Formats: sequence, C-alpha cells, structure tokens
Amino acid sequence: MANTRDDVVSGALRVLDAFGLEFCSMRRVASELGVQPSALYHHVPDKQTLLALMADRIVAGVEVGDDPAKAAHALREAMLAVRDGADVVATASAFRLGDSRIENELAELTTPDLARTLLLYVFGHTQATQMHRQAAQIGILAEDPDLDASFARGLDLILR
Amino acid sequence: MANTRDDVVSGALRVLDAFGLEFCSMRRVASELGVQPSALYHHVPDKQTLLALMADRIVAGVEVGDDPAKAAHALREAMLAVRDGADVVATASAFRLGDSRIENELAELTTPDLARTLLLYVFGHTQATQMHRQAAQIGILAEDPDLDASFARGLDLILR
DNA sequence: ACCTGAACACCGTTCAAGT
DNA sequence: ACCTGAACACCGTTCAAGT
Repeated sequence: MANTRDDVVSGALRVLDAFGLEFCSMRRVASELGVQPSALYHHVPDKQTLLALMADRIVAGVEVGDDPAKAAHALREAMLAVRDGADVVATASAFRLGDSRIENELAELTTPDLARTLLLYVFGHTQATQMHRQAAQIGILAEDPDLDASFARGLDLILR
Repeated sequence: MANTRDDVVSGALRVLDAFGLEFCSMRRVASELGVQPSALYHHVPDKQTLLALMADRIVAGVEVGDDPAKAAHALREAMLAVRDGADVVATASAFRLGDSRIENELAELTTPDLARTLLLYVFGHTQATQMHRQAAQIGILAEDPDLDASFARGLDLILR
C-alpha cells in the first residue's frame, strides 16, 4: 500500500485535472492518496517541487522532432489536455529558462533566440486560451471561437 | 482616516513590492492600512479584483505611442519596476485577452495578431526575467547577464 | 522507508454589529 | 459609508512518534 514519488505525482495530477490549480492543495492530494498531509513530505520537499514534477509529466510525451511549428502545436495540446496545465508548465518553466529539455531541443533545431521566443509565445497564448475557456465555461465571458486560429497565425508571425 | 478604493490599491502595491506576491495577502494589506481584513471587502469584492486593479495601476503609465518596439520596452520596464509585477499583470491580462487598453492600442498600430503575439511574448519574457532574477538574488541560480539583450532579439524576431 | 497525529502560523471570505 | 470582532473552512510545513 506504500506510495512512491510517482504515485504522489499521479495523485496530484488527478486532483489538478478534477479541481483545478486553485484547489490542488497538499491536503487534497494527500486525501486523494488516502494518506495524511505530512506523509507527502516524505516523497517531496515542498509543494513547488511537486508542481515542477507535475509539469515534467504533463509535457513528457511531447516530441520536438524536426518541425518547430509541429512541436509548438504538440506542446500546446499537451498543456491543454490537463486542467490548468498551461499555468503549471509555464510557471515551472520560467524557473528554468534556458535549461528545459524542450527549449534545448528547439534551440538545436533553430536558434536559441527563436527557441525561447517560440516557447514563451506558446506558454503565453496557451495560458490565455485555457483561462479564457474556463471563464467562458462558467459563463463569465463570451467564448472566443478563434483561439486556435489565433495561435497558428501568431506562430506564423514568429516562424516566418 | 477613512480609506478609499485607491488607498487599498496603493497599500496592496506597497505590500507587493516589499514582500512579493506570495505574501501579498488580504490580511497583510489590511494591516498595512491599519484596518481589519474584513474592512477591505467594503472596497473590493474579492482578492482577484484587487489584483486586477493593481495590474491596471502598474501599467497605467505605459504609453503605446507609434513604435511597437518602444511600447514593448516601456511595458517591460513598468512591470519590472514592481516586485512580481510581471506575474500580476500577465495573470490579469490573460483574463481579458482581446480587450485590454494596451492590446487595443497596439492592434491599431499594427494588426490584431501581431499585437497579441507581441503582448504574450513581452509578458512571458518579462515574467521569466523577473523570476530568474529573484532566484539569482537568493543565490539559487547563476544570474543570466543577457536577459535584456535576449528580450530585444526576440522582439526583433517578431517585428521583423 | 513510509506513515500518523498534533501542532504552528497562517489564508480568503462572511456577517452581524457598531459609528 | 466605513469599519470591528468573531467566526468558518481552509492552507503549507514541521516534528516526534509509530510500524
């Protein structure tokens, strides 16, 4: 029945997807795992580290390949697949500007400056998209039907 | 002695600049103003709204003018001038994608797509810069001396 | 190694009541 | 109109102790 570090990350991602970042507390993750809050600190030094591990897992399946535009779309899809995924990944990535796997792979494919610019754009646009869609779902905002196309056009602007 | 809504925003910005977003709680803002936490809710419906008002104030002095690159630099400077300013402004702006003053003015100067791309890039790069510098100050990270130049090069990439 | 139980120092927000 | 006082339902984290 003993949990591993990966179990903790999985539990945290389930809580994130079900309740959103706002309610993804250490206490909720613990109760998702059927364990006391303090037990989590055996696997992870603090919440920030747990969030970084969650971010890694969210983008784990993203292959950069040989087409920057395709890579950008893949990254975007991976983040949109989890509730508040863009927020989690963007925040964690800002902390390691210049030494994330994806930024490095993109830099080899193009240039360091383009890689960073592209990545920041993808994060920003996807974060905004996800927030906007959530607000629309609650009915606070009218849904903008053009966000996917807006993303593609901005991407073209950068890669042109 | 009675506070106004503007006093609350000013107090909140003082707390933000002194302690950072993490510690900018309603309770601290209240104590900065010498008032009970509950008193804030007379001026502001919730913390999110207060943060949006703070964001407006941070970028209030930014003039778009007739040069997109200059506008981008001005926006960046305004956000860097306040501790965690980029975080506050970026989060608030994601909520109103497509109807912020600066995005609209930039859109008239260029095109809607370019305005949005530019804005998201400025937010992303400035957020990362600010985080990175804070981490460097605490000694967690080696300072990257090139962040200002990196910003300018990315800007060129987009505006070219 | 993995976890419990209890504690510490906090949160945002509501609401009746005061002036 | 502006604020107090008290309460409610939470936080992240630490630490001695159990198995």
